Amino acid sequence: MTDILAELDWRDLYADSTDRDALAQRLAAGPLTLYCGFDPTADSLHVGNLVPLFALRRFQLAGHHPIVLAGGATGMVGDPSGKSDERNLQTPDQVAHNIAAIRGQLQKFLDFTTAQNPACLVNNADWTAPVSFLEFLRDVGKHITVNTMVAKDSVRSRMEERSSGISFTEFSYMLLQGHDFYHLRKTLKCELQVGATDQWGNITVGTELTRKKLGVTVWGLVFPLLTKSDGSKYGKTAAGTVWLDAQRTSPYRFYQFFVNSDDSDVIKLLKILTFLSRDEITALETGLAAQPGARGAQKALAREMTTLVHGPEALAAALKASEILFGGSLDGVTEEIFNDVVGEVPTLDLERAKLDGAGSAIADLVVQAGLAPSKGQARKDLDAGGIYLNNVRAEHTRAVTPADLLFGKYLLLRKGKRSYAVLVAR
RNA sequence: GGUGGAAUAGCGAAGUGGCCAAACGCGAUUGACUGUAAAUCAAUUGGUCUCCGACCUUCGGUGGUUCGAAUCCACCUUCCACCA
Repeated sequence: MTDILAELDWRDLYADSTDRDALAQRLAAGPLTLYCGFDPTADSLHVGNLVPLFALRRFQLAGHHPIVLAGGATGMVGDPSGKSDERNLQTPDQVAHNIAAIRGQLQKFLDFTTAQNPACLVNNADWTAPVSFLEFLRDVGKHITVNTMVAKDSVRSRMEERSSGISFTEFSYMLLQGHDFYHLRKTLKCELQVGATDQWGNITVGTELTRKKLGVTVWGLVFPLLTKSDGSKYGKTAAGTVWLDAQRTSPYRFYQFFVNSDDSDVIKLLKILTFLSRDEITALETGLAAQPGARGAQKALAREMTTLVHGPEALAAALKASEILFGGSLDGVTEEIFNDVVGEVPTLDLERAKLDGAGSAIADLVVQAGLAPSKGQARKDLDAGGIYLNNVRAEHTRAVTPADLLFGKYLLLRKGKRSYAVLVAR
């Protein structure tokens, strides 16, 4: 069995844990069961969820039993950690729908079918919902003092924020999460909870509660919160969150998100998010230092991630789409691949009749496609050599005829390096 | 309430009767270079056209003076400063 703690250490995935020495001994003694919770706030996971998910996978590969806990109950309350405002409550239907959607995604990362140590998915609503409020106060609330609860950073920061405050509902969140840990220890012999550092407070409530109620030791282990080198939150782009669901974030954009990683972030991301070996990553790091322009590390990261999440075929399509959208030739492109491109850029209709006869002036089409605000501007861009038709630089005298249509209906227009538009003849 | 001053393009800021579609700076766009980065250099930056030229619409708003107004006059609007 691999030494999972050493593995986490070198991947910079270890931030803190309760009683590390004792945990190391326990891990060395044999497989244990561990869990990590996810709040079903949306019907898809996003890249920010990947760190704990991959950590669970690493534990599974090391022979341990991973449990994914979907926060059917806690998700209805809202975790105050890292949130400056009170959350909106979700309806039970929403939560159930989200959990069902997330289940499918989890199967890509964790093995739920292996005979040895299959992963399992539990929903804390199953054991939380039946408990009455009075029972909860007596069985859980009695063991935790408000003094310790108020001392948690997540709570204190919200209490200092006079304008918004914190509701009793969110204040109670940590008790629910603590109760989960206790419950999982009792029913599934779960001995370790992992999460990002912002979960530290919630996790220690669980270890404390379990010790007091069952008289046994359980551990908590947290990973560093994934941030970009500039300190901003990971997993967001100008266009929004990067989701794992192909409907929400296309494989192409998913791939591009990782290709665009900063040099200063990419090695860290490779360590945390991929299963590449230490040697492979070191090689990529050397390559990055020697030849930053080649962006080998970024591309390796993007390849790994896209393959893992969307599969090899989606990766191939994303690569081809990238090639086209960064000026590559359209030779040999199939309609299927081109359709991927169409999905990525603004698409507008064009009356087919306009191309008949002498054809249409390219400047008109540039305006119609929304790439220039006026015909005068379109002409200037053409004069500057900044307009491309089907990825070939266009002369400003050029007339566009039906012969230029790709697959009989598309025109791919580009202004400059990256502004694309597709016109669909109708 | 009083007295001065200001309002110009995406932003900042020149321009005080014709040579003004309006200097300059920033920003933005395009090109070269590059790594889908940064920096640098160049071009463009109200609109239309038959585009080396012409026309149209713009300098807070409305009217006026003039052959001609961003520029002068009147009124209005908004903002700033100082004084109460």
